[in-house]
Order: sequence, then structure tokens, then C-alpha cells
Amino acid sequence: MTAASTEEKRAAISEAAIKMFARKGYHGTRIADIAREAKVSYGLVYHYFKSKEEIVTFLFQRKWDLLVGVIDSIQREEVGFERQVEAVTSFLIESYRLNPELIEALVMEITRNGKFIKGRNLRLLEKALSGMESMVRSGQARGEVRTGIDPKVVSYAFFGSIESILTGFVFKTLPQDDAAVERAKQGVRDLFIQGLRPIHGDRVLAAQPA
Amino acid sequence: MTAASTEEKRAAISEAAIKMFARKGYHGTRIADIAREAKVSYGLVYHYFKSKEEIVTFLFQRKWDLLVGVIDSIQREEVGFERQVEAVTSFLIESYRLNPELIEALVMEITRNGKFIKGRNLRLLEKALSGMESMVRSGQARGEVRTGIDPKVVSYAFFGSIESILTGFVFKTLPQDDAAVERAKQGVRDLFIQGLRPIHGDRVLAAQPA
Amino acid sequence: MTAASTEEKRAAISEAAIKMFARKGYHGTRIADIAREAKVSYGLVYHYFKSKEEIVTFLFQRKWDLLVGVIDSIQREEVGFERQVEAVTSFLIESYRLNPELIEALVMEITRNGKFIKGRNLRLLEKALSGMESMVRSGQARGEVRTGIDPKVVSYAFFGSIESILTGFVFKTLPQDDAAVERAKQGVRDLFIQGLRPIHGDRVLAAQPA
Amino acid sequence: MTAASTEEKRAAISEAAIKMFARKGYHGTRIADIAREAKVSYGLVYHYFKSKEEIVTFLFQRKWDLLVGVIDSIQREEVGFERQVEAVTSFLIESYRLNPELIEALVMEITRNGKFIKGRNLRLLEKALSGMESMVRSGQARGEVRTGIDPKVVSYAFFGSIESILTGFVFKTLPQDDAAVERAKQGVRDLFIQGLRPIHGDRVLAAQPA
DNA sequence: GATGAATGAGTTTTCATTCAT
DNA sequence: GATGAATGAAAACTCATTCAT
Repeated sequence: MTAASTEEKRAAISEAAIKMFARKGYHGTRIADIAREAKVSYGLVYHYFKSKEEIVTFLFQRKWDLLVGVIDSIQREEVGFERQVEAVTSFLIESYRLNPELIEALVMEITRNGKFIKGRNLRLLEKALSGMESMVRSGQARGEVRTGIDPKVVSYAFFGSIESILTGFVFKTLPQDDAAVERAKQGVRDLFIQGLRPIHGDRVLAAQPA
Repeated sequence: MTAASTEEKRAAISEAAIKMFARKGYHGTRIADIAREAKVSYGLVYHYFKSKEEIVTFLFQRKWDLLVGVIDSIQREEVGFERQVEAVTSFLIESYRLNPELIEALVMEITRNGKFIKGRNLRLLEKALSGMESMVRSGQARGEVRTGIDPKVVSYAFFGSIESILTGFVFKTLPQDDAAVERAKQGVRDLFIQGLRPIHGDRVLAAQPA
Repeated sequence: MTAASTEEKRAAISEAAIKMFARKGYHGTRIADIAREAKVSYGLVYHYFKSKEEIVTFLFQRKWDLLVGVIDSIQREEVGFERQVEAVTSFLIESYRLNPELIEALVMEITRNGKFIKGRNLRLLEKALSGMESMVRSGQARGEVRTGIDPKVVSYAFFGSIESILTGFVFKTLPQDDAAVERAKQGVRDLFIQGLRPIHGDRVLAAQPA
Repeated sequence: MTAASTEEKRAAISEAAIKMFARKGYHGTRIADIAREAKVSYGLVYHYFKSKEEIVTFLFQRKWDLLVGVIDSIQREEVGFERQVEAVTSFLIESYRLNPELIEALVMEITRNGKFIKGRNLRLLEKALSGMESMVRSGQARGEVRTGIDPKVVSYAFFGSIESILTGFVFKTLPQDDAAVERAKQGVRDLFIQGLRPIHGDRVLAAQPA
């Protein structure tokens, strides 16, 4: 561990942190674990990061930025609501296939520990949510999405669905083979596409009050 | 805190624990916090519980048992899939209105901390999930739910949606007034009812591959 | 170390702290040292004191309060300036004979580390100084002390003299036998008594400018 | 920081060290602070000094040597005791006016931290003290100083007085304007000159035992 | 000579848990 | 049952010092 730029080193350490957080959670991970994983002395970790918390913060910032960026760009594409839902679903579910450890870390800590759903991260999460909310709203404006449903509620339900499924992958309560992943992707997509499709006079369904 | 049966004392302590876990999370809560909240010396906590972990375990057992029990009984009712979805959704969303602290605790720790989605708790969660899965499966058998969708995926998506919305309530990123809660309830219900309704030849939608 | 009231325990721990601070200085003393000296686990030290700094603070408060109190009461006695100087000098120099470790600790850390000559301790030190200043000023008013000298400067010089001599004792650069201590006491007393005595027309001396 | 001889570099670094020690004390000063102040990488500090301790040692050596040298030369001058006291007092008090940071550092660490009043520094301090002691002793031999007082005690009292006043300047508990500095200088000088002046039959004063 | 990345021993502090009363 | 004093393992963090470039 000699050369490498400061940025590369920070990246290397935060990659190690992702691995450890995914494996043992934030509280379960000691700085020494991260250092060992990064093949670095733990003193060096403090050379690059002020504290344990700064590591998570840094890690979240980069990864969430990426995630939010993708959702944002999908939202901008003018391809119709259903295509957008499909694209976002695919991207999120595929992310797990590509980088399960990262998703595990995000699922384990970001989503899972209230402490980090605060400040910046909360705002990023909200940005992702509001991206979806906008898609729904635009879809409603274009008549592609029925209007009798709250777009904010939809956005929460959508990301909740994805998160839940990813959690299922992480905790192995859902099968993770390619077919199963594909099935999950289709399931969510279909659920939201059909669930939001306008129907005849709309508002038709509204189950009668119990 | 003098008389009271052992069971009452355990209950009192675990109620205090719920409050504190909701407020500060599992790791952020010290035994002393729970003791103070329960107006009890912290030494006494160890008379009633072997360890901090046993407190959460006990707490989850009772609350999840209740929750799972309700879902179970709804599943048993022969009222048709849509009515069941409606009932479960109502029950879960209403729970927050009735006992927000409990939901916060469950959301903060049970759902959110991998450590506890293990062992018994994982099994309980799975029981809830499989209850929903069974409803979907039965609905499919009765022709009330379209068949081109994986019931397990649906159950994850459903509970994920609910959890996400409850989290929104807990973190105040969703409005919590009665109208908003009602809107959330309707949104989830409609989404899943319409999203799962069989359509003409079914499998119709499947967005073409990008 | 089982019974004993909280106050007694705090006292016991701070006595141990005095010993260690005297021996190794504040920075050189580890909590573990204090704990060992007090025959107590170091965890217990934190039961009674929030932090290492609180220990010094507590220690200073009690000891300085005592010291300042004595000076204060001497100041109040109407016995003439010379008697007062004599009394204060005796008290301070004798203190070392009675409790050398305490004086060492005070000399080592309180007087010697800028950090602690702040806040409350600074104020206490100032109270001691201003006590002496008042004595000088009163002496001037009564014609017992010559007026051509700044009372504040005198008070600093006086305590500086004492401190310096105590330091000599602590660092063994001055002999500590009874005769030597007596000699020190007389020296300081005579110096200040004669040095401040009014002379004929006063202001006589003022060495001509070099 | 490219050219410059080794000696110049050592001097530059130790000047920076003086500033930092004055500002934050020895323990509060990190090598990095000194390096930053000297506009040098902290690695380089180790090219010029073996350790942090060597920096203080070096710094003391030069400064104390200077100080001791001046006192020594004053002692050698045959100008009578009172003129000597005047000269030493002026030199010491003026030093603060000329280089307050240096005095602060000396006051903060040298005088104030037992650890460094050891070995060489202790010896230097003793040299200064013994210089004054010699002046007193010589004065006694010449009949200029009364004999009923221990010269060693006088020397401690004298330097203690000066130190205390300088500390007052450093900690701003004494005014630092020119008039106040002048007043301090006169005060100490007068106190010791008159306080040590032989009186008729000498030993006259000795306050009666309480 | 310079630089600053790398190291790791050493310390404080926290807190679950035990235990004497 | 009840209390809270006592314990000590565990972990974060600091910083003097070394060393490769």
C-alpha cells in the first residue's frame, strides 16, 4: 500500500468499508476490520477519514449520488411512464446482481439505520423518491397514469417494494438465481404498471369501506 | 414499582424498551435508559431479562406474534382476495395511528437492523410474508389474481410498500394527518388490488424488452 | 472498596489522583494509575467522575477553596499588616510540611499548567491574589505599608516567592529539613515585611535610573 | 524552505515551536503544528530534531543559556548589590516586552512543566538561581545586604516574584501597558532592595512568634 | 534534503453485566 | 425483589515516529 493518490486511497478504504458494513453492519464493524480488509494499518484509516462516521458519509454520498443520478436521467427521458418504471426497476434490481455487496451495505445501513437516514442521505433518498413521484405526476398529466392515486404514496410503495426484494436477496430469503431475479424484476414492474394504469372511468375500483 | 407480577414487570420494562428503541435505536439505547424510562433500577432489568438482546427478542416475539396472528386470521377469512388486501393494509397502516412508538421501534430496529432479522424474528417476518403469499396464491387459484406474477415477489413488494410508508410517517417525510394516512391506505390497497387483477388474456402487459 | 458514601468515594479517588498527579503530572497520569492507587477498577472512576478533567477540576475546587478561605480569614483579622504577612506565609509554607503531595500536585499542575489556570481556578488564584492585595492596600491606608508600591505587584511577587520556594521543596533543589523550612518561612516574611515598611519620607530609595 | 543552513533551519523550527508551545503548551502542540507554523513538512522536523523532546531541550538550551549568560555577566559587574538587582529585574521584565512569545513559552512549559525542569534545564535554572544567590552572598560580604536572611531563599523568592509577574502578563491578569510594566519593574526592585537592606543592628525586625 | 503516507502503541471512554448488600 | 456500586472488555481515536519515494 504505497503509491496511489489520495482519492484512490479513500476509494480503496471505502470499498473495504462497504464490504465490512455489508457483512457485519455499521456497529458490528470495527475500524480495524476495515483497515485489515483494505490491507492497511488502522492508523491510516484516520489519515484519510476523520472518523468512522465520515466513512459512511463519504460512502453514501458517492453511491447515492450515482443512484439518484440514474433515476434522475431516466425521469428526464421522454419515453412514457411504463418504460420509465421498467427502466428504474431494471436498474435497481440489476444493481444487486452487479454489486451485491454495495447493495447489501446500503440495505444494511443506509436504509436500515435511522441514524443515517438523516441529513444529506435523507435528502438523497427524498430526491430518488421525488424523482419517481415526478414520473407518476407527469404520467397522470399525460393520461398514462390514473389520477385517483397519490403520487407520493406510489413513490414510497415503489421504492419500498424494491428495497424489500433486495433485502430478500441479501438475507437469502428470496432465491437469487438469474431466473428468480428476472421474476422479481417483472413482478414489480407489472405490479406498478398495471396497478397504475388508468381504467375506464378511473376510480372505479375503490373497495367499499369495510 | 413494588408489587406487580413478573409478567407485568416484564411487560412494563419492554414497553419502556420500545419507547427507547424507537427514540434512539438499539445500539443507541443503554440499559440505564430503559431502566430510567421504566422507573426501575438498571440492576432490576437483569432480574427480568437475561440480557439486552433478550429484551428485543421478547419484545419482538410479543409484537410480531400479534401482527402475524392478525395477518393469519385475515388469511383464513373467506372474503376474497381484494377484501383481504384491504384488511391487511388497513390493519398495518392503522397500527401506526394507534401505536406510533411501537411501529417506530419495529421500523427502526426490527425491520431495519439485520441482526434482528435473524433467527426467530426472521421466521416471524417470513410467516407474515408467507401469509400474504398464501393469499395471493389462493387468489390465483380462485381466479381472482392474475397468474403471471410470482406470489412471493408480491408479498415482498406488499410489505415493502407498507414498511416504506410507515417509515415515511416515522421520519416525517410523509404527512401524518388523518387524510394523508387514509390516502396512503387507499393508495397501497388500490395499487395491489388493481395491479394484481386478472386482465382479459392476462400476461397482456409485459412491457416489451428495451 | 465496597461500602462508603458517594462523597467518600469521590474523595478517595481524588486523593489517589492527587498522589498520582503529584508524582507524574496530569498528562503523565493515566486513569488506570488513579484507579490502581485508589484500589478500584478504572471503570469505577467513571462512575464517579465524568472524565479525567473533571477529576482535576473537583480536586482544585476543594483544595483551592480551602486555601482561599484561609487567606480570606487572615485578611479579615485586624492584627496589622506584618502579622498578616506572617500568618499567610506560615500557613502556605506549613501546608507543604503537612501535605507535601497536595502541594506537589497543586504546584505541578494547577500552578504549572496553563490549561488549568483558566476558568474557575484562575478566578480562585485571583481571589488569593486579591486577598493579599487588599491586605497591602489596607496596610497602606493605615500607614503600615509604604505607598510608593503597587499592591497588585506586591501580591504577585509574594505568591510567586512562595510558589517558587515550594517548587524548590518539591524538586528537592531546596533542603526540606525543618530548619530549612523555617529559614524559608522567615526569609519570605522578613523580605516582605521589611521590603514594604514605610521609611522616613518614603519613596526615598528609588534607585536612580541607569 | 529550500536553501538555509542546518543551523538556520533548526532555529526556524524552534522559533515555530516557541510560538506553538506558548500558544498551546507542550502536550497540546503536535509536531504537525510546529511544522505548519515553520512552513515545513512534518517529516522534515525529524531531519533536524530527533524527537519532540529534543526540540524543547534545544529551545531551552539556547534561551536559557542567553538568560543565564546575562545574569552571569551582571553578577560579574562590580556595581553594588542594588544596581545588580535593578539590572536583573529590568532585563527579565523587559524581556517580556521584547519577546512576549518566548516568555510565554518559557513560562508555560519550562517553568511550568516539571518534566522539563529536569536534567539540563533544571541545572540552568539552578545556575540562574545561584547567580542571584551569589549576588546576595557577595552583597552580604560587602555589608550591602543584611545577613539574617538565607541567600538561597532570597534567590528563589526573587525569581518566583518575576515569574509570577510575567505569568500575570501572559495570562492578562496584570495590565501590560508600558506604565504597568514599569510599575512592576519598580515594585520588584524596591521590594528586594529595601527588603534586603541592612538595618541598624540588623535582625531587628523578626516578628515575634505568634 | 523534502515530503507526507504509513504504522501502531497507548489512552480515554463506554456500557453490558455481575454481585454484594 | 431491589439497588446501584463495581468490573473490565472492547473500541474509537491520537500522534510521535519511521520510511519509501
